[in-house]
Amino acid sequence: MAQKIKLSTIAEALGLSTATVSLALRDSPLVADVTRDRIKEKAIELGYIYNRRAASLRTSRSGIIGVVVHDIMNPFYAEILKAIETELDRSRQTFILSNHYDSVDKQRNFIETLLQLGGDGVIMSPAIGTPASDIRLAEDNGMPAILIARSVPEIDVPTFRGDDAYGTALATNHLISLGHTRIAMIGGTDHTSTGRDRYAGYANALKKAGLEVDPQLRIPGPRTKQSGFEAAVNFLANPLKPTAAVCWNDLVAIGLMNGIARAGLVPGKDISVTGYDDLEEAAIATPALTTVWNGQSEVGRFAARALLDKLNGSSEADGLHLIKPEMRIRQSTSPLNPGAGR
Amino acid sequence: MAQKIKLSTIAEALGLSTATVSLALRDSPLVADVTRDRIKEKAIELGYIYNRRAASLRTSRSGIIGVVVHDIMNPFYAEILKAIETELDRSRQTFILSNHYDSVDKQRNFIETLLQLGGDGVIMSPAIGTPASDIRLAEDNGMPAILIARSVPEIDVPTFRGDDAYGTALATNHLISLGHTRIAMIGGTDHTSTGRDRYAGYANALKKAGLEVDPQLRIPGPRTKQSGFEAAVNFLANPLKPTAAVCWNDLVAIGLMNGIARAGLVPGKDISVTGYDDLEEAAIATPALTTVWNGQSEVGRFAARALLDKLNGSSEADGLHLIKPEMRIRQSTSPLNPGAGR
DNA sequence: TAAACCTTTTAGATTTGTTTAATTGTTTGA
DNA sequence: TCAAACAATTAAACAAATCTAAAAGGTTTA
Repeated sequence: MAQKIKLSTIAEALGLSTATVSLALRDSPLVADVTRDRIKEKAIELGYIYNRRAASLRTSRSGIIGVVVHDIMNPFYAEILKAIETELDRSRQTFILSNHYDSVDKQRNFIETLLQLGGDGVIMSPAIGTPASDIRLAEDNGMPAILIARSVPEIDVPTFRGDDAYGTALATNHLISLGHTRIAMIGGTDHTSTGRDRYAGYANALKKAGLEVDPQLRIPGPRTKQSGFEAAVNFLANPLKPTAAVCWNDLVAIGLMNGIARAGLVPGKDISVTGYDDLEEAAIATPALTTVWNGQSEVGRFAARALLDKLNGSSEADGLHLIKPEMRIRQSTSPLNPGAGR
Repeated sequence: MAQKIKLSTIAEALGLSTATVSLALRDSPLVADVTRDRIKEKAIELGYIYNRRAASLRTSRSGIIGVVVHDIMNPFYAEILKAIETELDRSRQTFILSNHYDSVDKQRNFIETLLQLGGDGVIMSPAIGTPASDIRLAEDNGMPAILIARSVPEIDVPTFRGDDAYGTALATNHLISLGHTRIAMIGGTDHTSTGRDRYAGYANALKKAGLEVDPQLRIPGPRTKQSGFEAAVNFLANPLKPTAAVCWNDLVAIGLMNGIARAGLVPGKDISVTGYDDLEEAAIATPALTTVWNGQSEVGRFAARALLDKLNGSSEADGLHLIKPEMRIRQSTSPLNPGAGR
């Protein structure tokens, strides 16, 4: 590399001061039009690269926004991220992405790094067990936080997620209306608000329909295809012989369907399966997956907007904002056929 | 936020100079042990946050590494990213991630942003049509670049990718050895080195086996499940009645198998299908997908190491490094059954 | 006792861009 | 005609750290 080109390089080349050059490049009305044009031309000619670190030292706006989620590989988060990216691209913010894999330490580490870099704000899907203090760490140091997908107790920052209890109730009612009575729930845990809400929605729907809620019908576990695939064995061996499954998400559902198919049964006919999220691939799975749309794109878009609003000092959107899920009925669910049991 | 805590805040509180505090926090041997301990204690007590922008202004190392790929949602890249992340986590680098969706403009934009932030280096899977000048922009401004998955003409920076010609030849030979003679190739384009290499590997394997290479057996297209799913229609309607398909990657293969199943045929029996990449889900697809392992984790790990080496001024690894793919045989391919045609 | 020699600490320059108050020259209004 | 207003530019302070050369303080040696 030849020589670092900086403001003063341009200033010297034109016989001006760095102040003028700085103002000109930022289109300040204080600089005469002719001068500004000369400066911009020279900047391009010399291949000038704006030094954001130096600038942000003075302005205390870095143009960096952090985003942490459990796992960006998970298509659920990927869809949210895409929405955030689309929204943020319009403002001139760069965004830094990280996984926390539900490690509170890794998450705090990210928050600290972001603070060191002077991050303007952070959007996070908090790791299981996130203490309120970690969110306050960000907020207290002037870096506003927005939560997505999960809440944190005692924390009242803007939070966007789907209405989970309502969503699983939708799925459960759909299966009940098809005549199913022994309905299992596959995947998820009780350690998150989401987990408790989804189970509550499922259990309440059963109760309202006068059906028994049997804890044996619950198979908790990770939220991956692999886990759904492995759950198939337990599911099929269950003494209560369930005929339908409400799955934690589409990944678990697709895994479960693969496992059912591997065992020689036909998912969607012998066993009805519902997913959750309505990922792109739900529609092209075999059979096409009946699922609950969870508003990922809305969550991402609203979260990004709420943050940008906060940075611009305008409106506040503190507290919880629930997005109403919607049912997407496809071929993985069908009426209970009393004869075709197993 | 109360009051920004900086080095001088700590220095004043202890009656020391900022120089001493700075040295102490970085564990310099120049500072007495007692002093260092007092300083570190005070720093924690006051909730001091290290300001990397100020520091990097002086040191010209920001601790930021950029990574741009086509699409982080794509599991192929996701696996590479995971390997990069694992490797980079050990050194204290933060990494900034971006998609370019094969837009050269978006990619250049990212490079420029990274330069503004003082990025230490960049790992990229270059967008289709990336001009050499964009790589040089980074290199000329002191930001070393590493290429993964694809090469850029005229550019000799360290480049890591699978040996694509060899890989598709493996898959094609596997199908030939099962007795297939009408083998289609699904997905991909001619606009990338990867595309040309994969087609060459497939075509050469056919030629060596004395089989004809019929351009009608090639169905190019995007590299997604959706695209594979849609290609099934064309594939099944092909007048040459192919009995097997070499797919661009696992996503296309799984999509194609879904499409075949939807049409009432049995993938893996009626039609043999091979994937490429050996993603996690290849093993749990139905039927389990025969595929070519493409060394994503190696690519990611090597790329990250090469960059860290370059930053530490040690060894150079310029030029192309090919990783040898390996065959993973599962249930989606089977011997040609002359009777069971369609 | 002074010189030499450590060890520890610090003053002050430096990094690059932003911002404010001041400067210089020009125009306008009374 | 002259003070006031205005436009364009700039000097200098500033942001928060790092770095270098030198000072300060203490101990050992001659």
